[in-house]
Amino acid sequence: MTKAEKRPVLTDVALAAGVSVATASKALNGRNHVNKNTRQRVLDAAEKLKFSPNPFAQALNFPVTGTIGVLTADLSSRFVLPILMGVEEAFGAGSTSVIISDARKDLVRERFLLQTLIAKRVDGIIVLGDDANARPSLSEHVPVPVVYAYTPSVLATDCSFTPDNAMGATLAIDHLVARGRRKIAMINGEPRFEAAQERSSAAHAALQSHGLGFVSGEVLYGDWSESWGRQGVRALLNARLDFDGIFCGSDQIARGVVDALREEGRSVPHDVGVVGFDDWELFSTTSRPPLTTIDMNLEHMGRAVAGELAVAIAGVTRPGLHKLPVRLVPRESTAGLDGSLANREDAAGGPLKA
Amino acid sequence: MTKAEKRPVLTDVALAAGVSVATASKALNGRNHVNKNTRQRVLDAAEKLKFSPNPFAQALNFPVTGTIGVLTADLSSRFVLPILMGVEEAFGAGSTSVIISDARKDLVRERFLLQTLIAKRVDGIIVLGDDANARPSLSEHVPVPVVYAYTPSVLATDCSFTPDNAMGATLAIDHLVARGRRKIAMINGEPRFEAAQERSSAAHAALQSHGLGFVSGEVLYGDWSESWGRQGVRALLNARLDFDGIFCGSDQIARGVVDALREEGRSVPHDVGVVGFDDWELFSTTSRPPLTTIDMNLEHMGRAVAGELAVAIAGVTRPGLHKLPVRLVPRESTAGLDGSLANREDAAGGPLKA
DNA sequence: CTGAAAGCGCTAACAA
DNA sequence: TTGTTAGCGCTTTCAG
Repeated sequence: MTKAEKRPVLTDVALAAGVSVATASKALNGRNHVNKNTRQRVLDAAEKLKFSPNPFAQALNFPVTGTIGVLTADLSSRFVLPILMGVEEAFGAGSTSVIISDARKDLVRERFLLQTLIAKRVDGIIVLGDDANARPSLSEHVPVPVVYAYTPSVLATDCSFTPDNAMGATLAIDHLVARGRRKIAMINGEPRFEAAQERSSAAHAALQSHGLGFVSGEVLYGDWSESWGRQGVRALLNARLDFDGIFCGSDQIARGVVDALREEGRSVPHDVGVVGFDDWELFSTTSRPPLTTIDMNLEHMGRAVAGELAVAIAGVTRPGLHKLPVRLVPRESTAGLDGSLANREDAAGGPLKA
Repeated sequence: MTKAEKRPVLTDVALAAGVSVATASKALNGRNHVNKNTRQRVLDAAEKLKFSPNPFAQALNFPVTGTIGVLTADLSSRFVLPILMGVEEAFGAGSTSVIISDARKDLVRERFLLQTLIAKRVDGIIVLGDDANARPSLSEHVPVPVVYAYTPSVLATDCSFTPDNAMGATLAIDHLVARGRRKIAMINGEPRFEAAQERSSAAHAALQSHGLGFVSGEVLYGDWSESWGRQGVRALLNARLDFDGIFCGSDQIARGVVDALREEGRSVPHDVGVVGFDDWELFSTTSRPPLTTIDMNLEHMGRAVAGELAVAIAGVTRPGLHKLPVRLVPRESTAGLDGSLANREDAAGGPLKA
């Protein structure tokens, strides 16, 4: 690494262009009242010197600093990362810096990091959770706009974004029914998660709208694991239930489900159609067969949240819980008996991914 | 969110404490030559006003800015995230901000983001890759220290950190041999990855040191997928090879391997001991049985890299390729025939994780 | 259209 | 031990 020879400052540019710093500043910032030629001379000089303005000096003159903070509950979470990527994409390439701080599920640490972000004068904060259960608001303690992503704030006056779980469940059930399945069960994750509850109720409602109910009478709850997916299938089998479709609370569960079905000699999709949730490609595309599933569009959510924060920083707040649409990604686990994949209408506007 | 009422500045604190700004500054920064009582008065005032210094004003007076940039090749990579977490842990809680920019595997974008980071006056940059293949150096174009993580720079004069793949392979083979396996095969990933090559050669060397060789004569290469793991097992079986141990290039491959072995009626670990690589818990702990594997300690690498960058910023550069030790995590896939897990010596100092 | 001068919030000489 | 003063690099009145 080359030792930092002092960087050119505005004075150097002005000197090189033969104007005052004031004029140089105006020229560089596209202010009016600068002669076209003068401006060009300044621009050339800046170019030649590879001048770039010191953002700290600029920040000193403006109310906004050009940095935003992302406070994550758990950076390692499968849901956090895609959202972070969307945020980064929306901000990172521009003039806004994204500072990350990871609370590692520690509320004390979260408070501390929040204070640190504030001390660093971020213009706004994105609070990024890893489950759908509403969380305490932080906004009281914060002098800048806050937007909550994935995990909403309990306060309706805060601005939160979550995926539309109900829509996902409805899409899943409608898809199974459209594929001719009538005897449908649901193997869900942990009931203490609101996401699980929302998916259950919406699935139930969707079934009813088709004049159907769960073959098992009620939703099976377990944890979010493959292992539970396998157990769930065995439970259905042991109960001697006749079923031809299973909607799973997550792709991990779904993978366990298709593995168990295969091991028990049931063909997917021939005997049983399976729909997952999350479109976690690690599972959805490597499963045998690949999984039809619900894509929550998390990266898009990241961009939406970033946009909303930008708007909020500009002074326009749009409080409330914003549920973002999800889409169904059809794959082989619900293919028609002729092996055809689901048709376009099912895809809810999205292209096939795998 | 509460509208930002103007924040207190040093002048306010000074005023409240009845001293000059200079004294207030000294008191707050723990400089000498300040009366104990005076200092306390200032501290109290600052506390009461909830004063926190404007970091931009501070940065203007110092050569360092208190921000570092992390330039990732691909934020969504399984290897990048743990390292990033280590970096964040090392820096985030302190006074240094971590700005992330994700190049998304695009070299043009990488160059652009690099310029952006420089324009933002970061004190140093961590270049975070997602494979072990040496990459072009960026350091030429950068006026601040750069440390490369996971993916090393081609330049020996740069400072790079990678996991010690050879050590991992050696641990794996030694472990299999210690567990009584003598007929060992290796199912590796894509040969174009240096990580794959290093693991192969070290495994070969380790076998030789025990007077052994690969039962298959040579290493089997494929991609890094479960599906290839299954194929690899079938290839060994079709070749009617007698084997009792398999070292896999990744946990994903290993998972495919144990699945295929089970489906073919071979017991793991009874008939065949299997060792993976990566300790990607998503696979290593949910596999049936759970996988003995090599943990690359990526989060620790993140901390090490962060520390090294801090040192470099302070002016001490330690160029070269630093290979960080890895460790073996024993689980059931290589358990003794009595079901016992591997003993402590095998664990290379680390506790069991799952 | 251009430039001199003031000031953003803070730190550091230098006096007092 | 304290306060005065002069910047750090930039933007912005306000004269010229």
